[in-house]
Amino acid sequence: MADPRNIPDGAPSDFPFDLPAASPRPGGIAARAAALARPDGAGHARGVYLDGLNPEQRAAVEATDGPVLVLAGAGTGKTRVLTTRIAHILSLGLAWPSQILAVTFTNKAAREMKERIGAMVGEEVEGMPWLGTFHSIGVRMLRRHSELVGLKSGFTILDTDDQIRLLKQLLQAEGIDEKRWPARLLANIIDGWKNRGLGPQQVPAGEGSAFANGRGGAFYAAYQARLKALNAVDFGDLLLESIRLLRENPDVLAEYHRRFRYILVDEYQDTNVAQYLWLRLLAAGSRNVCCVGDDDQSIYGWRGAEVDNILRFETDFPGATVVRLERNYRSTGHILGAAAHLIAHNAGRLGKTLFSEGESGEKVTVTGAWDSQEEARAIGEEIEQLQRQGHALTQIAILVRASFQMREFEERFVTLGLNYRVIGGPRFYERAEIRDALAYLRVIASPSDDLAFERIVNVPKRGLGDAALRQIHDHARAAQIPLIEAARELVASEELKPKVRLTLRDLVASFDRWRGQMTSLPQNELAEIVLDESGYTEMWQKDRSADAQGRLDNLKELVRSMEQFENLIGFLEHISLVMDVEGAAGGDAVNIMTLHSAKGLEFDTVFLPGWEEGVFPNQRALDEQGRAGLEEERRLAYVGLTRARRRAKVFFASNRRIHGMWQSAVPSRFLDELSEKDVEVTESRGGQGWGGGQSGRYGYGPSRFDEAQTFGSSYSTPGWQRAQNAARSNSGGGGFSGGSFSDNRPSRFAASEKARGGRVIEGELIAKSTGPASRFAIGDRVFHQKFGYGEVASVEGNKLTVQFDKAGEKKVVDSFVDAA
DNA sequence: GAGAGTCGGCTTTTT
DNA sequence: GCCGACTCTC
Repeated sequence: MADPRNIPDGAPSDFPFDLPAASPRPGGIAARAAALARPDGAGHARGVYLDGLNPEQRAAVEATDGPVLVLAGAGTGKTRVLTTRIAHILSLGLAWPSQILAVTFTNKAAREMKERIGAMVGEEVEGMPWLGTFHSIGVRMLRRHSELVGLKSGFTILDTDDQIRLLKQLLQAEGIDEKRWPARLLANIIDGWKNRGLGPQQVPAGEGSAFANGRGGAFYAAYQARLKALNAVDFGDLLLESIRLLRENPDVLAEYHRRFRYILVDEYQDTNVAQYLWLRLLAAGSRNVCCVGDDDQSIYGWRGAEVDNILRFETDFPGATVVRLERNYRSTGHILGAAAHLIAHNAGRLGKTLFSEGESGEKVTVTGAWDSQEEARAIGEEIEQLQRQGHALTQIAILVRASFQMREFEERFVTLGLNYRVIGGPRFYERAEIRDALAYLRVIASPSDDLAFERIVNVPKRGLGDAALRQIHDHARAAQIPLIEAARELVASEELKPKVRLTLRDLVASFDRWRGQMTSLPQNELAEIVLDESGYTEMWQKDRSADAQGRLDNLKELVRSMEQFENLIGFLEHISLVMDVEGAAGGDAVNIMTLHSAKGLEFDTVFLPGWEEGVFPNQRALDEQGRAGLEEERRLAYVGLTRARRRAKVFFASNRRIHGMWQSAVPSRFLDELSEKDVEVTESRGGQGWGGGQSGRYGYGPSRFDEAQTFGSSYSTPGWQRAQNAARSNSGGGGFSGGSFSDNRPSRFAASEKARGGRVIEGELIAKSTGPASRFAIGDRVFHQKFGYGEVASVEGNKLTVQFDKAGEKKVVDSFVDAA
């Protein structure tokens, strides 16, 4: 092959793409990369970017021909390999920047990759138009060839919220009971099919009947038809329709084959079937596909990721080079040892053993606490101590399995006055006020966006309720026009009530006016005018609820963030794909986040609370996914441990409040899967030790919690507090101590019988004997205004469980019933 | 159409 | 125990 770059970008006949400025301008990325390769190039020796790579990394970078799988363990320099590989390809002149397809999962990863490549070869990275997320690249393809998949250019991208509202309408139209068959469930099922690359026609018959008595498949088809009618796609379609585009149009596929000389995929273990199919189609061209990933860090199976994709790579791409990166640059020896021992309990992995050349460092600590409050207290104290020793709070993270665990820490840190930052949670663009504001803008930008129109037609309340909306809907359906056009026609007619007619006339006129200003005003000024004139801002100003001010601030932030875009359309396109907003850096603060959102991050000190059966591994994962679920939970534990550079500190509590109920818990089996030589069992600094779990035996299974001790809601009564104080003061007797190592129970974290018995019984007795005594006793006949006559089945404080003659068993507060 | 009251659900999360 | 969705009433 001659110079592979002999098809210059922008050559009109060969590449019918609207190519960005990627031709070899003097300052372009390719020119800079090429300069790197020349001995005299800007002072760089040839291949200077290769310096400092270890032999495996270098092999992964230099294996440019054919399929390559890089198995990159945690902390082994995965991103560095990816970015260096791109720099290498560019500097050898193997491809232009626009001939490299580089895919990531998140916008954040794409951004980081751009920055790092930019730092390596020069600042200009716009030269890599095909570096992005699966979805953004899918959109790019679909926008170019929209007519080939039955869309008009300028189609809208619906997010989950829109998706569910659309499905709700479909279900309602068919008279489906939404209690039994929620739209959300259908959305999940459809997403599942799309994740697997299945269109409505390809859904296996049996599965299609899973929803609403055999109508799942039909609803899927109807939903897709609705999307087409709205000229819209959902996130799943971005891939599914791209696949269809490539499959049904060999000429288009051939063009992409010629274009993409090199394909790189990040986090390959997280790809789903659809992404895999898409990738295979594209990779069939050059066959130069390089996937980087770690099967041990696959934690997104529940949303369609197929670990199998990475496990099967060598079969899928015959002749693949496999490079293992096992040299860890992040964690100390003990942390790696503990993590490696844990993950070795998983079957079905490709098998890597991380090693480090650094020191072994501190052992991983395992600490038991009496309950989740004490767990938070102990962690708070350790953090304060680290802080006193001069450690930065930003280098400390608390990684939880589920977000309900966060609150305990937040409360504790507020009392301590310790700065913290919760990462994750509801994102900026998901907030109601932001979505409302965006809906206004969407209607302005594309009048046929019915979902957006519906969202704000009566927000703020302007008297256009259900009845009015139904009229508009009916007319729109009959005339086959968008809602806002239907509204316009109705206003011109005599159909509406006078008051409704006036309001609707004003609203339609407002939209016309705003649309007229779209070209003359910058989009942020327009947004401000729209929010003002529509009464939306005023609605929140009048609102006296606590978060109203926060919402107004968010709206301001939204308007401010619009400045940096070229126009309204550009802004809307951006936010439909990039639902995150640059996180405010904030000062020195402890990071609190879920294990899932911690993937890819690292901290000096990592606290891992809540290692209890049922919480972690999560009970539902076990119930629903069985062994596969357990293994994914274990990978999650592995991810958690390997986030730590110097200190990993695991905690478990014997009692935890879940859904408002106190439940005693068994220490997680994962604790016993940590290698003993790397672990140190410490006592909680709170001092009261822990009460232990049920049996200390490994009879794990779904029934484990059936006999779990549960306490009533009287936990905060003086009696309960006395019980806790009592527990605190006699920690010597029942507390956890190294002593339980010497008994020959299967688990070294199992409770001593003594500790367990004393605590639990005490708590139970006190909990039952306190609280406001009810006027009623078991067996009493009572009367309730709503439920009628019944018999008291149980009494918990002032709460009664009553077996009503007609209404069945209900829980009621005793002030609502009278003696019969 | 607003406000109060009731009921059910409740892992992880990106695009 | 808390939150959101829905219903009921005025």
